[in-house]
Amino acid sequence: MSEVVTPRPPLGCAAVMLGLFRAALQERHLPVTHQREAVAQVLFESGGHLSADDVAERLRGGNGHVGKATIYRTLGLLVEVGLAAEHDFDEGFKRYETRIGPAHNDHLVCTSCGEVVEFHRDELDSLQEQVARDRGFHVLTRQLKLYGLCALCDSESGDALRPAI
Amino acid sequence: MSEVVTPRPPLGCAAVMLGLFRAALQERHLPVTHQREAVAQVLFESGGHLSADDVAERLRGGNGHVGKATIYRTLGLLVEVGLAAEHDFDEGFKRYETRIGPAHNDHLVCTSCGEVVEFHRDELDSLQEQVARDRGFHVLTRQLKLYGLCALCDSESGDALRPAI
DNA sequence: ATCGCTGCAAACGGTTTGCAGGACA
DNA sequence: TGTCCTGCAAACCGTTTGCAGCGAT
Repeated sequence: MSEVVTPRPPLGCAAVMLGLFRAALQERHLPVTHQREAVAQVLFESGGHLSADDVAERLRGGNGHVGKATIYRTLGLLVEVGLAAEHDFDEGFKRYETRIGPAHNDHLVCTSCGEVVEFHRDELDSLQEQVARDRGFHVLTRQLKLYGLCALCDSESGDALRPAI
Repeated sequence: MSEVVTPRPPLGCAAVMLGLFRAALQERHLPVTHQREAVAQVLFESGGHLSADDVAERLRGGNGHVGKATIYRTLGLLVEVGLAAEHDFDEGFKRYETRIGPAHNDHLVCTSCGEVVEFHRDELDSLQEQVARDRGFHVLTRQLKLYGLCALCDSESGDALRPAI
């Protein structure tokens, strides 16, 4: 059985990712600006699934101000160079996460508290291949979302009458 | 191996679904209006994944005019009573499909021509249960999307040099 | 010095909402 | 007859874009 890929990037990872971002920019002859570094750093240090507003809010608290347009532009840039992934959890807006190595496509989403947990099962990969072969489909990427209640919200909602004996 | 659930509802199905919709409205003491019937009929007869605009367009051609607000309200109503399902294929808008029996959650989406095909594999259900059990998650619904190229678009994009011998 | 970025604000597009008038039960 | 719907248009909200000025290389 496979295990969580990266619930949280290891310590020091943010710095490494920032370096990769700078390199990617230089490789494309794009300026390495303070704003781009600030946005990338916030995302890399969070280790979670941030919305553009989340990024804006975290920037307001300390690291200086960055316009929302620039935040969107930088997040798009991060996705483009492969250092971030975009997710849509049906909340009416997109979320972004640091992307390390292969894509993280499979998520558990708590519809009560909004928690998002990644998971991976090798069976899914082979299942995907089988379906693609059967249908003559050339699969490029996948998104699997299991919506429901996390253990905490589930116990809060239903177990009020059933204290753990 | 499991097979497609409903690539297209059987003939006469639209009429049955319309009856179910009328019954659901009456049960809730909600008026059965021409507009609601028109929107529901368009969706039921299409058998596909329609956007609100698609519905509006098909209504313009023949069945009389229905305001966009009413279309959105009726589609929401259909979802609420369980006769339609809402899908988001990352196109910037939602699509709706007739829902018969258990939910259709697993789709192949062609990013070139937009074709959407449903599929179902029993293995996915058991896999979902396993993940939920492992994580203490109470899964309520799931969405699996395999994005890529359908057989036709795939052959058009890459096989220009390899004619079928 | 040059090119491209940044910030602001306005535009955009799908969806929702407020309200006056009309239709179902 | 009363309640709820309908249509229009405006509001909404996340995201994108145009443009004048600034900053990185």
